Amino acid sequence: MNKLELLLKKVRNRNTESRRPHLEAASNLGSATKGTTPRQNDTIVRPAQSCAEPAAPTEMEFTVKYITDSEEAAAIAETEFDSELSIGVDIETMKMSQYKSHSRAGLSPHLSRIRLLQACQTLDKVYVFDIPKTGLEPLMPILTGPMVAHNARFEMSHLYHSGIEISQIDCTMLMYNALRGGTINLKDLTKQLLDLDISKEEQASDWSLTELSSSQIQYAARDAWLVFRLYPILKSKLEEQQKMKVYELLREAQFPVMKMEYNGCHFDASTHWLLMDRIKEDLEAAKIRLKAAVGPNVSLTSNKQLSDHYKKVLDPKILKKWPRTEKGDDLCLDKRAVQKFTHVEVVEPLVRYKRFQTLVQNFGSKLLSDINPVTGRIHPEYGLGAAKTGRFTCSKPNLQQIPHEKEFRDLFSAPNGRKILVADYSQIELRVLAMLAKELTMLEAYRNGEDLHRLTAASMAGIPPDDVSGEQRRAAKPVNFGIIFGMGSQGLSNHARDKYNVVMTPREAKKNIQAFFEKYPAVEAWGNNNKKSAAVYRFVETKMGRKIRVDKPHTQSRNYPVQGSAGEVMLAAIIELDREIAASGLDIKMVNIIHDEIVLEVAATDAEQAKDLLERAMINGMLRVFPEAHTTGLVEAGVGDTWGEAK
DNA sequence: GGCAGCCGCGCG
DNA sequence: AAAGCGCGCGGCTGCC
Repeated sequence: MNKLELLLKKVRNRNTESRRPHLEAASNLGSATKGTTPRQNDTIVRPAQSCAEPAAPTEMEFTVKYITDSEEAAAIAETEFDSELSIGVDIETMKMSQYKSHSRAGLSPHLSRIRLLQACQTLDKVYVFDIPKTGLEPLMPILTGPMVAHNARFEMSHLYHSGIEISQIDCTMLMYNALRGGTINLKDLTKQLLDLDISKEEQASDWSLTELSSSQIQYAARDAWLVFRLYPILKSKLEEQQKMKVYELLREAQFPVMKMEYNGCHFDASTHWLLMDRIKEDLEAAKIRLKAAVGPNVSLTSNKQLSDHYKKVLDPKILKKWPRTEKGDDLCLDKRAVQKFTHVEVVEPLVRYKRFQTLVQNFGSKLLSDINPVTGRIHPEYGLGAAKTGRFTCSKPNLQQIPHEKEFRDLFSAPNGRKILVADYSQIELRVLAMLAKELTMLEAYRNGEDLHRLTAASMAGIPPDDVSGEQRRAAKPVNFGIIFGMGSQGLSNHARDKYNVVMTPREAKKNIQAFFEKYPAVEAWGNNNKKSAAVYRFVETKMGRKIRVDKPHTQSRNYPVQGSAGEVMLAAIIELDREIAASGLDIKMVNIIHDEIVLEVAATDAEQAKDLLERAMINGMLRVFPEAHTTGLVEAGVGDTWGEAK
């Protein structure tokens, strides 16, 4: 036993006596009763006295120890923390001066420096380390032990940038997500669980000041204290409500997701310029034609003005048939409505104009502005489990909505000497539906590696699967997917036309839905059962036990379990993938996740091995969530120099 | 000038 | 009789 272990043991004994966090805090999370009324003096925050003797911990009362000396930091890190008890951690970052005005300064690790690291393991005391002065090395005893933070991926990424890999850390935001879905900030979580009102005013203050104010230091300390206080409350709720499996998926996914954000996507900016020049020419031409049609006084980007204009000039017979917007009585000018009236001369130019306008607006210079000045790459933010169903979200920019056109996806290319590797799950939602509903005919088809669209087409047409034509198979796709959404006949008819270019009258759609349910009766029974139960309990559950609130029982009770469970498969896949990458020693970086698709950037020489590894990881991800899954034809992978090529 | 709701559209 | 799921984001519009 070395010196450090001895010291830790000593501290541990001391800590176990009387310094356990108290767990009696009032909470309305998961409680059947309404929240209690706020007490009068909850908001009192006493100023910290750095040398006061700790009193019995009460609401938000703790001392703050601010450390600027590296030897003192090392001594504290070694002696004052128990390596077996989770430490509440938080960091404050400062903008690097040369990127001060960049919108991501202070947030992106590449544009920031860690200023403070706060650590709390007893309710009476918080340590605040001034990192530029102490360095991070003295804090290794803290950083190698169990930690918890709010939105811990932030801490993870900045420490990673400083050369410290923290692959496991608890996150109070994700704990909340596993219980209730969505995201929550520390202020709201504190209000919900502790019924305390806190101010986040100092969050955006200048953390690069040589002398930080006592208010800044107090603020920083408080967040670590809160996290330490919230953690045991959330943990017991997760255990009580049996949400650990969902939470563990989220927790384990943090490290791979953080690295994906940190790596970013390579982006071919010069090709982007050429592409946009071309599209802008098309847009200008379309603009001239539309202007000629509607006159110079109508703003082409204003649907309100276009609607008013068309109302004035169009034949009343046409106007009567024209669909209206949801609220208000404007003409609906979405793609479907406009395409219905392309035979009208003044309407026709609108289709092309809208398309080019969208491309320029959403995928033009905006995309260039998202290139990180340090890495030259695009680093979006992913919301882990952030969609209501538990799927990923992606923002700043949203790389999950890049247009399909190859020319756009080709912009996401591999740097020299590297390759892009793409794999997606084939029909994952249909497979998940089959397993959740235990629909034996569907499961049998997947077991035999059969084509489910063909099978559905056969029962729709009342013929043997071998006789199904390409046309008939195409018509079956929207039926299969429509079922997942709980579509009605009108909806299916529209969907078939818009997304698959398939003509299906509502009457035919109705027949097709009936044929589907005759062929796969367990799906119908499962759907009805979900609807009934959701109408009573107002929630549904995914395979791993995520509970999701349902507002519209007919559609959502069918769709949420499917979409949510498929999301869990993706989480399991990236966890497995990260493990296998580490074990293989290959040069593989994850660069994008699009719901059922993973994009990697790999060393060219590793591409073929990486492809096998990726397929294996995705299959194992599926098996972690659905051990009973049939995996024939489950994953389709490809290699190329760009995202567009690899697909 | 900031904010929220609406509309519309890209993706799965 | 009704019943198309989940996102992020941009421009417009009306309101404070």
